[in-house]
Amino acid sequence: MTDHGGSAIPLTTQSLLDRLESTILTRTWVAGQRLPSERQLADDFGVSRPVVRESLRRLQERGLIVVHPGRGSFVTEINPTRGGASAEQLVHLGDVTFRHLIAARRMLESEAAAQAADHRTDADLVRMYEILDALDSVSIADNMEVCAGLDVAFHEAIAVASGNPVIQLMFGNIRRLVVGMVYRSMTDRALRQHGVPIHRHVLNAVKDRDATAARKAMADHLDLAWEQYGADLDRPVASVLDRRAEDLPELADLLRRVGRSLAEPR
Amino acid sequence: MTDHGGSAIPLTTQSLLDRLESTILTRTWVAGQRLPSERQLADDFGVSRPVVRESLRRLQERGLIVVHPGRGSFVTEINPTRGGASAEQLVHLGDVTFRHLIAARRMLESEAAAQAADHRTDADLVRMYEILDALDSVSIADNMEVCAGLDVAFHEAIAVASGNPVIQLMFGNIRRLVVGMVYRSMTDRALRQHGVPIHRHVLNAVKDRDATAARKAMADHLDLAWEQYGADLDRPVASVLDRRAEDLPELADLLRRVGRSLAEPR
DNA sequence: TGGTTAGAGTGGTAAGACCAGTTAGGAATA
DNA sequence: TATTCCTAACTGGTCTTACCACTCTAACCA
Repeated sequence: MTDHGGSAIPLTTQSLLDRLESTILTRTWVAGQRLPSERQLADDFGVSRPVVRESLRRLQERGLIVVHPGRGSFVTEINPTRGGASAEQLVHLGDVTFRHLIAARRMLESEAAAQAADHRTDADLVRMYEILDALDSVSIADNMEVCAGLDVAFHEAIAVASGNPVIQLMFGNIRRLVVGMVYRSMTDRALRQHGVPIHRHVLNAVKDRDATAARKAMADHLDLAWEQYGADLDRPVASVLDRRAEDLPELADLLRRVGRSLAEPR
Repeated sequence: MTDHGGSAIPLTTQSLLDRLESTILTRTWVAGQRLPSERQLADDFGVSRPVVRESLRRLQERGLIVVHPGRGSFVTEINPTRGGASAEQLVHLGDVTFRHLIAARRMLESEAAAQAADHRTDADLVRMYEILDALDSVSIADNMEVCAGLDVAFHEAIAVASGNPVIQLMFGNIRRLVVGMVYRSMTDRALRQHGVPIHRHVLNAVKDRDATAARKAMADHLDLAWEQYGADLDRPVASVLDRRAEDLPELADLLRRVGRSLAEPR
């Protein structure tokens, strides 16, 4: 009853947060259910109450729980359209398939490419060329992480070049899903050979300020994935979400050399 | 130097969070800048260190700061495409215009309508009819809040009916902006008279499982706004929302989260 | 029976202490 | 003088104890 997915004697604060979030996302604690009290959680996990409280604050901020003074903390229902939900939460629930993701990306990124053709600056253009040049110069077999990171960076650059903050926001909110999908695509020879060149088609259209061509090129790019994914189309995205390209120091270094620096205080 | 937008003698923990967030969102503290230490903040604001720490955890969760043990907390650069950014943050920065929002909504909701036509369930249909019937039965002059809420609810129902969690996620992430825009549209007689009936066109197409017609009807709906907004098209969403802050509770809530209506008591 | 109330439980806050990692400046060195 | 090294003063991370306001429940009394 009081077993929260793992026995006692844990360690850090981060692991506590992960445990609690996992317990909620796996529906071990269902919506509306009351969490154990802060004192009880502290006791169960062998940490102090302030640590528990800080973890609860983060869960609260993620929209996973609501806290009522004097009563307790309660699991909230995860509702994608009510705001606050993150892509990770949806993926963990297992409802997101590649079919869903590709359809959404096709919509979003085709529009982004079209708007980029209209609004791109010369600086946008330079950066995109640098990314694609870097992508050509790196062997996929040698360093798949870097390749995937550059691929995502190109799509991100398109979103930035659109000049539309709402488009950029939407891309940012599914960014981790895109990273996962790019990893999946990298392992597919046909997708690599035919997909990567289309990047150039998109970029050329953006350079020429041809919105129609840019939209079509980006749509082609994602239609290719649609055709090649086969049985994976209806597979949950969760299976490939683990990888996190942003955490790679080498990629961060490469991207910094490529242009804009990743805002790192130092 | 140590003046954080307000002198000492504050009050609750929520107000501390609001103050800190506001100080960051107004760029009083710029990206990369180091925040005062936890002990210093506790001293400045007259609260205890745990309160400061919990506030910092929430800022961290919102992606506004990064924390380095032994060094301090640092303001992060708000980057829409890097994930974690919220619509409120973007609006507060003043970069989002109705032109941006309408373009994004046209893209998103046209696709949502098309997918809804393909994937809607009978339950979806019932709910959408109920919403539109309720909308017809309520006088706009009497209760604008309810009307606006129902309007948003219809668009939300379309997103839900699409059956695509990624689409739903995107809608949820711009939901508050949609609410603001609907309020703006409610005050426009031409928009009301011609816009509301188009809801029926969308719903009929969804009912008939005609994806093409549904996409077009939704696009028409938003194109109408595009044509009618006039000079407001290139006005920041935040500024237009400001005017009606007093009489609209839900909007006031949005603005409060954004930190605008915080009448700074000395 | 029905209303009141006391107590236990909950989250909210405060204060003080210790730890581990970081940083900067002074002392010792070459 | 220039360099290296080390200490002391930070920083955030954690623990402990204590008290407050609020909520709920159950025993109590009228």
